[in-house]
Amino acid sequence: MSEDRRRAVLHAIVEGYVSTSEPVGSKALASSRHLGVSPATIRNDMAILEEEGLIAQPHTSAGRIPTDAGYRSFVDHVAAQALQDPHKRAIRTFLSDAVDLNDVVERSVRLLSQLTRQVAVVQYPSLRESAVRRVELVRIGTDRALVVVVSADARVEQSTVALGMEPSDDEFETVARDLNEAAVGHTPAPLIESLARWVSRPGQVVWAAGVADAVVAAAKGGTVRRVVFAGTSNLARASTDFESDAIGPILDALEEQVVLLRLLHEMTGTGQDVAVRIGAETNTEALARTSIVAAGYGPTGESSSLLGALGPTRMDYPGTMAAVRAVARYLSRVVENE
Amino acid sequence: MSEDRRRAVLHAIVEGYVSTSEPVGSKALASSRHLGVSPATIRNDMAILEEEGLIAQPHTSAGRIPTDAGYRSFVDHVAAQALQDPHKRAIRTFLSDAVDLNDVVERSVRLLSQLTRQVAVVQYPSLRESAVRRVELVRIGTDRALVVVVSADARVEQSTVALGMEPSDDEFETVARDLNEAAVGHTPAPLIESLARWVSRPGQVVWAAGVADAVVAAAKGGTVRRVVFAGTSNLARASTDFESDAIGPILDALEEQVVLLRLLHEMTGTGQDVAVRIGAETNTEALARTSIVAAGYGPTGESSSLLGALGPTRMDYPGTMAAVRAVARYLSRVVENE
DNA sequence: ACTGGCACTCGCAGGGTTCGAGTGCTAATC
DNA sequence: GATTAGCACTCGAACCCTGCGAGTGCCAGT
Repeated sequence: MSEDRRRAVLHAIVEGYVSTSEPVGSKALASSRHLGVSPATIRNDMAILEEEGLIAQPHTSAGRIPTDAGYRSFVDHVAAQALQDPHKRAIRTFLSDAVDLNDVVERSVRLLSQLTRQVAVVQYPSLRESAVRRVELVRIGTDRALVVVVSADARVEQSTVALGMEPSDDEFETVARDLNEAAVGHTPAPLIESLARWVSRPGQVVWAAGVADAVVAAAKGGTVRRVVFAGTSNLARASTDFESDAIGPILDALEEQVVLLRLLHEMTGTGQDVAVRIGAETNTEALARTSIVAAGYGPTGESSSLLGALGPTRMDYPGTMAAVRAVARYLSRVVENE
Repeated sequence: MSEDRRRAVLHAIVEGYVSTSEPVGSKALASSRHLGVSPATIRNDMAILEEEGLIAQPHTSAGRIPTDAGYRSFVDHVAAQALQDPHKRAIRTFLSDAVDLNDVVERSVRLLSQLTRQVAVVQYPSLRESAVRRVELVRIGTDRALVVVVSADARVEQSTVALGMEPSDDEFETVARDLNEAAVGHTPAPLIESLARWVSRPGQVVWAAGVADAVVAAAKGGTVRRVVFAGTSNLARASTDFESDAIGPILDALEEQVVLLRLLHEMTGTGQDVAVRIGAETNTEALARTSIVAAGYGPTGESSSLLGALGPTRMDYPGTMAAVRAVARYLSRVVENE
């Protein structure tokens, strides 16, 4: 049965091309790899693989390189790989002495970019619903206020609201006290009702509505889901994989959080632990020649946020997948305890 | 007096090279520019300029390009330029509807990168000393606590501390209440004393010291001074100015906040409104072929933080300086009111 | 002090050639 | 029928050579 060998040939081509970044020919394959067949046989297989659209040759007198479909087939059939021990240790030491959530995310993204030697991307964790612990109302200037919401799970969200008028200091303090009474101890659902009642109290100040909205928004999950990244210099390092003018758009796409968020969002819920998008599968022009390896993380049961690595389609998929999987797992544990 | 003309020649060379990115020759200079002299005269001037180290020729049969010293002389003698009107409007609209401090900084850095078409860098504003308005102590797990300090100027700082033991809930609440009494209303200087007294009270819990330290640190200016940047794709766009492998180190230096912070720090207090570091003046290997244009901003009187643009030495200095100056000015105004 | 003229230098672009890796095909072999 | 050896063929990369022209430095003249 030549089916199996064809797959072996494909895998050998992928691995060879990934490690040397040069098209691989039948002869080199036959000698360096331990497939026990001659170059001619491999050539026949290659012809079939090419017909199936899994490999291509850049020009007539060159070896073959995998197409996006080729990488896809490779990724789908390769066995999950274990992470190297030193890397495991690196993860533990790196993440263990983080001081707060920001620090955890910051460290994770750097760590992941080092392990994968790609651009690492980490989405801020969305924490579960939790009760409001305290609301702090601070006056800014004369007609604006800062709303700080501290939730029971140790999250702090803040935003400013325009009051639309200039209340007296006494009035301001009273409202702040009342607001706390109405808000503290509630999880978002009852909080909304409780604050609605508070706003419609007889004699309530007109600017209460704005403040209440801000509190609810902050309690609900707060600010927009943000994404941080690191290791962009790895793109420059891999410049042989990109036309010289392809790096700019990639950098733009990274800063343009929106694109990334949409893409990561699309990748959730595929069921597997690690999801991979290859080349054109990203559905993003700027990322047509890049691949993304992503995994969900979060408290046990729900993997509510994503993290991943982005690099040229010519990347070490097994290694990257292992690193992403491992960091996601450790990060889940950290978020769990936080 | 040929002194003046020589300077004019230098400026013409700089401007020509910046706009075309090709070495400029005596002939082109004489015809396109309105210096009323012949190419031969210009050549003589060029010979002198070259002797002074202000210009150089990449190879014998090519025109001249400015050296770092040449750019320096140009920058030092060029008059401040006004910002174009559409740009002025852009600044106003862009910054006016920011919702909080994060948003202001985020918008500023994007704006600046668009205006200058360079990489923009903004340091988070350090606000003035102000009194502690409230300290929130939230328990995390059993043996850690989150410390949130809200200051009178509407800043929120947080950090976590390990308690080293597991106090009872009652004890925890009591300490939290006492801590507030001891801390609220104090600016950093008296705060330190007040908390020291608090820590050494008879019967005080042992973990009070750790908490007090965290509060002081938060009140003092809080977390480390951070730097955000945007527009890195402009580096790729300007790839003609860099050897292909020079972009990686630059990206690294940007992510490596430390380097940037040191550099920006060195640039403060030069007296002028806009400071410029050209090429090797950055004292940073990775940035040897880049220039930085920076300006301080902050509440009136003190310009406590910095922002700037970073790009290839071959950049439009007058335009960049104007944009940096303008954004710094507007941002100062915003921070003032915040 | 400036200018016109002139000989000189040297990088760059274009064209031609060689070299060799890699292929596809066909006929022989297991 | 699958595999292999052999062979003619293709075509890009590298190299060399050459001519062109931009730009220069210098010198004599104004």
